Amino acid sequence: MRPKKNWKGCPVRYASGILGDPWTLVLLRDLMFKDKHYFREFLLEEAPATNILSDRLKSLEAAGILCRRRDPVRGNQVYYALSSKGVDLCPTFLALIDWSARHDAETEAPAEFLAAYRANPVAFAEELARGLSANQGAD
Amino acid sequence: MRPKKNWKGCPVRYASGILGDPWTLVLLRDLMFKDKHYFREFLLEEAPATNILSDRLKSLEAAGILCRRRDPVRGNQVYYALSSKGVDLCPTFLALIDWSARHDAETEAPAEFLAAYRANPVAFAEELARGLSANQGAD
DNA sequence: CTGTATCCTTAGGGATACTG
DNA sequence: CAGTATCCCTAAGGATACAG
Repeated sequence: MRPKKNWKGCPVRYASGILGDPWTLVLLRDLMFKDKHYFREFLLEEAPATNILSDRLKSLEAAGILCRRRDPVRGNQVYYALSSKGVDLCPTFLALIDWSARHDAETEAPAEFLAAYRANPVAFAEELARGLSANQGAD
Repeated sequence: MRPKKNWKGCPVRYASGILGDPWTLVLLRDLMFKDKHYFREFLLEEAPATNILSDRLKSLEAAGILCRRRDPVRGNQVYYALSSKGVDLCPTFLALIDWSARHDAETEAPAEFLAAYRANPVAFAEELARGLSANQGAD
């Protein structure tokens, strides 16, 4: 079937309101691939100012992409993790990474990573998602 | 293989500089799914001001995502089309659309479209890409 | 038709000090 | 540690007029 053109409410509009922001993309990347979960961790590299970080975390939480909860062990720490809606963005980000690796010389992604993804994108995304979902429950 | 974490220069950074902008996403959507190719067409709906449109078109061309050339028939018209690098963004956008359709109630995407995509994402993306590449040569 | 050029205004970002 | 509050400032966007 050929993709349809000109359908009403083409969904990129919704996504553009959320993902159409550089810091948001970087944050999601950190959550998805760099195993970052704490406010201070997001500030380590490629970091926005604290107010900006705070704002983006709120937006992502409001959009249902992020879960925010207190660390049960250390009560004054807050733990951020992708919600299932956020985990569902894995295929999108993997496709984006694949694209970047192919077209941007500066980009460095491990060859095995790319090879495994390209061999079976769907299975690879599902495995990544499984790992992230398991992570949700951890402290 | 489990995806690696913390690799150097995680590629989302490159992409965020280009795609981390709402208007850019909307423009690419128009090129990819709405068959728009002329300046005036991009101004029809969900349109930025002309200077913004001009700026984004230039950025996308500079990034090698867009080809710009004079319409051979009507010389004063300019024809925009995705380059092969732009066409390569198909899998990313399809994944994004799939995600939006699943998580945003406002989003309306034809059921057959989604079903066909989900049945075989890779083949579907390739077919879409073929159609867009064919379009490149047309006037 | 395809853009520039200009003006204006505001939202948003960086830095930093400070609070629960 | 996890933010909020403030200040400052610039970059970016909308509107519109106009040029090639």
